[in-house]
Amino acid sequence: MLGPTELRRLATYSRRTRHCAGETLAVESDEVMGYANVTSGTVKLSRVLRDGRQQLVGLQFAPDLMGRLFSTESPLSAEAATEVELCRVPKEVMEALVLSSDRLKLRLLDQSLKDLDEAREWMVTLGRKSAIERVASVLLLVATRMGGADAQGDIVVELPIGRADMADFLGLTLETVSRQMSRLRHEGVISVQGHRCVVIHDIDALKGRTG
Amino acid sequence: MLGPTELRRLATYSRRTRHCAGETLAVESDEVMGYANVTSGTVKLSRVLRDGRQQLVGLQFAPDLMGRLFSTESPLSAEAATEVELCRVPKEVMEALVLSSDRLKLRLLDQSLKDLDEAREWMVTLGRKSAIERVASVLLLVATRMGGADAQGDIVVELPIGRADMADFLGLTLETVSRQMSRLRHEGVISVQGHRCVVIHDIDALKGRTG
DNA sequence: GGGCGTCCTTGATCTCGATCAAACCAGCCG
DNA sequence: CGGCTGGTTTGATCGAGATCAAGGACGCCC
Repeated sequence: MLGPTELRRLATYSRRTRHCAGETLAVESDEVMGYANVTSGTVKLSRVLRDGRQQLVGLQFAPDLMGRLFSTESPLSAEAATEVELCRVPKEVMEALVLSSDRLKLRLLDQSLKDLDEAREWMVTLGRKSAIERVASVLLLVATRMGGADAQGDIVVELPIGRADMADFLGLTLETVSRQMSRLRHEGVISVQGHRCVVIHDIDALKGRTG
Repeated sequence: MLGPTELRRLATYSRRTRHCAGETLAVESDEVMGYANVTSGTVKLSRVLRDGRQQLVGLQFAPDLMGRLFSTESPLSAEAATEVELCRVPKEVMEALVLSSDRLKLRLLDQSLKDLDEAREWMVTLGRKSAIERVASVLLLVATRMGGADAQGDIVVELPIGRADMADFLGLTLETVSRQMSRLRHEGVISVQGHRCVVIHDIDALKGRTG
């Protein structure tokens, strides 16, 4: 992807860091965060209103690239949802590299376009879908990014976030999320093992439920 | 912004077009649309669910740049909200120019980052705000992009979209939008002249109502 | 393995916004 | 000017999801 010169500079200046679930990664201040590649785990991006209402605005899975060039006007915060491994690059290094590397510019453009598509997709979910459609939508999203098949051919996912975060992602309350999960369970679409682990028995039914 | 070579090529291949309110600009198929600079007027970007539910995912004002590089997975449609003037560039020309021009790459990155910020901002509105906060939020958005001051120092805006579109942008029904507009009117925050024209008397009160 | 804290589920009730229905108004054209 | 039409306002009722309140399950640590 990048040329040898860029790779060398990246290798020189980047640092791998490891963070446990719940740790704040403080993206909003570019100074602290710079840029980071998620190399394993899942990161939650969120915004909060003055009175404390919270909205998750994105989930970043490996190998997504996080961070913003040339300052950001919207104060996002980032938190490790699961145990996370990052490959961090200081802001100045990244900006210098970006200015000198075409590849990197395109990679960054590509990532931001992908994030934009996801954000707009989610706007439809938040603006127009019912509670059960929203819950089906997250499950499908997570299954798409993290799901693996088991012996029966069912899709198994370890949810990176709990019910409260699902609620904040979906614009619902955690009680409503829980109720809709139960509903999908009673319908036989999914089953749940120990709160965090979801087995999807009928992926097409789940897709049908996403609206 | 761009060098003389790029400007010449742009001038050669770009075409100015004019569209009346309601006209479909069909962005979803890159072939047809290519890229376009909005030089005057306002464009609505929307997505619809299979059953017809619709969500506006963005408004593009002059001088925003519209369009996507290297294909898009999410089917957006674009429609002229008001009378619109575009400066269109065919997809292949734009892509070739982008590959050869650093300036243009950065301009494109900048636009997509701006769009991303707006989309995420709007996710908070859709996920966590009450009806009146949402209505106050659009009014503020439109006033910020299009508003002008009158003799009394009030801000006057000609709304680019009607109640139905506001509802689709806000994830509400048009009746609810109308009721909240009336509420802001009775509170003396705004007044309305002939459906489309809004006068904002107390911009701070309006900001306070955005949540 | 048992106890405890946290997260999740389920139930009862309330509320905001949706839905259904009817007037109302602005702009337009004859 | 007056009637028509499409968009808007307002009213009455309904319902999905929020809120309030227990109860239950998981998992962790001793």
